[in-house]
Amino acid sequence: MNNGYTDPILAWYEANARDLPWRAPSATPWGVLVSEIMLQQTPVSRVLPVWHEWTARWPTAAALAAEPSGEAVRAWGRLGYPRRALRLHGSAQAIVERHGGEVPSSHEDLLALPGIGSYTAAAVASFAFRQRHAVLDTNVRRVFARLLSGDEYPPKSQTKAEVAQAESVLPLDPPTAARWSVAVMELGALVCTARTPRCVDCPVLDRCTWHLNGRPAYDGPPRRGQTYAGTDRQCRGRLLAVLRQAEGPVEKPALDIVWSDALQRERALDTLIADGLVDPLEDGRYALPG
DNA sequence: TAGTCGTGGAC
DNA sequence: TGTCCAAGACT
Repeated sequence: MNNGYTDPILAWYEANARDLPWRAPSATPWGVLVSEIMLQQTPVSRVLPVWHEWTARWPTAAALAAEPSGEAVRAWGRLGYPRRALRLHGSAQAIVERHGGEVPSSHEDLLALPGIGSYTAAAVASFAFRQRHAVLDTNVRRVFARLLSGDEYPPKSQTKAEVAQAESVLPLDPPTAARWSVAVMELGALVCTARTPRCVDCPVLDRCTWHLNGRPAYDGPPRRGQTYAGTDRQCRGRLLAVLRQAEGPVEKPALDIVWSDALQRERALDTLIADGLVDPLEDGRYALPG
């Protein structure tokens, strides 16, 4: 059980964990699920205010499921990747229809919900239900790459070896495994960061393979940087922002003015409609989905 | 499987 | 100032 990493990281977590509301004893499985979806590719600081709004307005899955999906998209605000709002609304409906309104506790049932992949299913089962699962997010993968493999960064896509590695150091006792998982995530978020790790604050520095090897620089293929200006994604964001801010349906010119390239604009609008994020009304106006 | 999908803060 | 990055999922 004790591999030399477990105790120092758990002790570090007890002393240094952030006081986040979805970690409070009063947090419900639904609150945990909402937080996990919002936190996908999105920093904690931006999630906090939206999470408070959501859980106050929709304290249960049933409360959200009773609303039009467009309300979820509107309340998503500027968190980004708004399809997550649609999928969270879909998850709420599925939880009501298939699970009597209670967030399911099994990894399999969680995985079957829209917008929930292997990471989020493991995270909810672990953090909300104190089960034992290997929780592999970007933080955990980076910590293990450095600590165990001696690499500055993990592979671009998750490998079976990484899963086996994570399971090999996962404490056997389920509640301890759950604390361990969140502790490693927190270590990656606060100390073992991507850009400039704060190794002086690391509780397992003397056991870190990467550090012991002299912190060799990453030598793999270049990790692609994402350009954004001028992309369809930016265009979609502009169009959807118009609809979020409007009180009701909008006329086409209100959308046209936020993006000059007509061809790209029409293409982006089509994809928003195809995604179910925008509803083209029969009178020619556009609205958030009902 | 590699591309797509938002947004904004940090350095 | 531009690049990098943030608790991924889906196709």
